[in-house]
Amino acid sequence: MTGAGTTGKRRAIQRGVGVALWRQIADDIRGGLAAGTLAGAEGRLPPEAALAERFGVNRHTVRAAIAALAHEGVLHPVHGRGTFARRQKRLVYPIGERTRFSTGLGSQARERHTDIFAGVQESASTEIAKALGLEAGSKVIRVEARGSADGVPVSRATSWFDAQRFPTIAEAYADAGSLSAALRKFGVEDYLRASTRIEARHADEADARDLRLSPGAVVIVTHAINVDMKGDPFQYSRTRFPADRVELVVESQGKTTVD
Amino acid sequence: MTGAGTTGKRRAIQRGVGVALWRQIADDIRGGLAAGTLAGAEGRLPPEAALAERFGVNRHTVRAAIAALAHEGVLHPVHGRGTFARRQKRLVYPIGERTRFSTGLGSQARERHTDIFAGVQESASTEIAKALGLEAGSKVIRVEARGSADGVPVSRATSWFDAQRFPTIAEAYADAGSLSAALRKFGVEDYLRASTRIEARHADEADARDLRLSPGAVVIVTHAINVDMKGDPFQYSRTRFPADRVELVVESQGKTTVD
DNA sequence: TCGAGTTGTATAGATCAATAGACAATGAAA
DNA sequence: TTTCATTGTCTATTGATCTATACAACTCGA
Repeated sequence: MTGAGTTGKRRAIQRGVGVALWRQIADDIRGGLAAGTLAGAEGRLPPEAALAERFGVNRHTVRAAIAALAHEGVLHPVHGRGTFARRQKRLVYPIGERTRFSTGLGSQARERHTDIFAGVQESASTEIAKALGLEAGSKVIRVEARGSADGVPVSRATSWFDAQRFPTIAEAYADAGSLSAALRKFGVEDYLRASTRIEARHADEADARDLRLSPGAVVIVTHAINVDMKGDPFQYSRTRFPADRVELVVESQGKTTVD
Repeated sequence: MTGAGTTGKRRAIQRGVGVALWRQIADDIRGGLAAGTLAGAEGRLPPEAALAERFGVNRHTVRAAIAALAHEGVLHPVHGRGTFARRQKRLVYPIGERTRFSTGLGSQARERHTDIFAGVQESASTEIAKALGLEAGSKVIRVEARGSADGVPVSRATSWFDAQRFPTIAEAYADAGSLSAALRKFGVEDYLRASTRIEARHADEADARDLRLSPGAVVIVTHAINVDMKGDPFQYSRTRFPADRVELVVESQGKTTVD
């Protein structure tokens, strides 16, 4: 490898595949930032002309890509100086028996918080009823939450709880700011993650809105069931993560993290 | 909504986002087939005119999407009769302490096999050396494998083994057809999955080639470490899954599936 | 102050993506 | 056979995307 030029192994952009070049370049730059292979320590991108040459396109095409990422909040170009990146590496989100939302992200971000949108009561769909071990049509409470790190959304969760057992879970969650604390008010001292189903897909309109993504981005979706210490499921949740800001790590205990 | 029409929750294609409408529609149809929400029991798609109306585009645009999927092998249109789908639902790939490649897919597919490409010896990168607990630059064996179900690729794995401990692992794997059997020849009677890191991204050119994907498709990538019963890591592997053919399920043992 | 390096703006032409409408060709059922 | 539903082909038009070239505006260090 001879210095500048190729810098990496990344994908070459492809013509005539139904994805505009500027979007492919935007996705590639975003990925490069997430992987940490682009942009120096000061977070400065190579100049537009260099990027244009690297990707084999006109400078205007690179500019269109940068404009999209700037609108997304990932880059911010400064007239006469250069284009700068906001965050660099992906957050690591651990998954295991002891998975907690609030912990785990630990010290990876400077600032981190969770917005909870008031829960609403609704009738359980068959899928949710089955996951929670309830009769189809039982009343459940749906709680919407969004996690952010350094002001950027990194997760968007929708959770369902049995309305009989946890009638005011949404308020308790919002007050306490943490699910574990809210659950203690209902006598759940501890709990385990029983199963997590993971899929990935393109961001749809809702994802683009909730996670501030541009369409074409990739989201990871997890479907999780938490059980109390008696083994009864009490929470079913679907969480969407932006794939270029977050990665998941599954730790089997007994080996690595013994806790 | 009366019967046919909307069928699902997905939809809403977006204009002016740098992704051609025909590609969004192609991705949506593929996803719909994977989720099983499109196409009736005989695997027949709604007619082009109906799809055009549903997506709010011209029939030619739908035709472009179908042409792409036909080229990909997902659909096959028949003059005068209709357009037919090949496979329907996603495979479920379990992940946990007892994760094995060969098992788990079980009876989900009619036919299933693994191609193993002869392993090559190479020097460990720092990442691989660290994962295997070796000195950087140690000799390791790289084994490439591809899993298929019903003739369609569903996984593409690259694994590394310590060359000292497993000098002929590639041949043993290829002969036995199963990793567990190959490992027994080297005295590894049993092993556990210690950790699995999961990320998702767009398919690159290599993915498109290896997994027969069209660009714009989504792949899930796992980075896994297997340890023997003494807790020593002996295998590091990266596996790529096409996200519309496979989903992952993490089962914490002790709760749901006990073995 | 000057010049090199950078991002911002403008204009024009070429190619791709999407629409519109019309009709041909095939398969299946009345 | 006739009719209908379906996929296949053709032509023309509009707008989005990409290229090419030029120059303006801004920052920073010599």
